[in-house]
Amino acid sequence: MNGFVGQYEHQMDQKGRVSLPSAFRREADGDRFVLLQWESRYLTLFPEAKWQDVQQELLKFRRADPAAWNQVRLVIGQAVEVSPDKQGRILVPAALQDAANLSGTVLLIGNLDRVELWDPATYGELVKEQAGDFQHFAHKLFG
Amino acid sequence: MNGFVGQYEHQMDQKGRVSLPSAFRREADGDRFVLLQWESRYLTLFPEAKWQDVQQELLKFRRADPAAWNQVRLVIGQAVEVSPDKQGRILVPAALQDAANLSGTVLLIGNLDRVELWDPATYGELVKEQAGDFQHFAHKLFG
DNA sequence: ATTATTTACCACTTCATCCCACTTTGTACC
DNA sequence: GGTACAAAGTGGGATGAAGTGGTAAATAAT
Repeated sequence: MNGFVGQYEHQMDQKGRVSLPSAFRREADGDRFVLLQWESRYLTLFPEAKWQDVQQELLKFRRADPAAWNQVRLVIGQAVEVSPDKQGRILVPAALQDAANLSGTVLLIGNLDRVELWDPATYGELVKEQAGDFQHFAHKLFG
Repeated sequence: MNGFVGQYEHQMDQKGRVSLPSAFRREADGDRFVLLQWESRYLTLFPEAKWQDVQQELLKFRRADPAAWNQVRLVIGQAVEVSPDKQGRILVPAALQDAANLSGTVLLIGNLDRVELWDPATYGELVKEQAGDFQHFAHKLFG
């Protein structure tokens, strides 16, 4: 497991189908994923194995705090289990398309243990915001 | 077991039958469920395996505290065991329909280890109440 | 015995999933 | 360097499953 790395721009068709890059399909051991939105600007695609961990965290969170129930409901209610079809595409429900402002070209970004789906324009703005101050940590991380 | 995720709006007919979404039927290993109300605004549908755990908790609770007996009686007395029919529908008893204010359109929400049945309007109000402060926890949960 | 209630079965419609075909790009081999 | 082959991505069409409504049969109650 080298993790998901790299980014790809693929077309989403009218049905909401997006090709999962073949590199990502090879990286995942299974063909079952969970797609959801937990931050407002993009969607996250978890491979099954990682999802198990997240699920445990959610259950723990829910047990610890009654107020957490509604938050879990809202996120999980918008989640879907997806599997690539024979052509390697996953189906993004209309509700999630709207939520992350996806249409036409979609940016698929590998992020180690998960894949993220971004609107290219939204991601472009993010990159500009986040210039600099990474060099600070870089030597610790890569050195 | 990826858990129950996603939400669906289905019609309940005059007999009180509601289609269990096929995704939920696939997720549950068996076709036996327990339906009950333990919070006032919605019904909870436990798959058999999870119900076993809940049952153990109830027994423990009852043993620990004589006053608990009545509370257990009230909840369990309204509970029913249900199985989807050939078309995948479960039957919601009239008493539970009234208790959760269900009629016509029913919102079925996956909540990891269980499924919840909500009146769409009731759920809508709930959602509006829950603004923000989830981001706080989100990174712990999904990170 | 008759009626009412519930459970199981049957039929229909719609929409989503699956399948097939095409295009394009990258690669390998000549 | 050119050509051919294979893999990856894109688009549309058909079939089957999922959801919904109704009818018949069986069980229970009066």
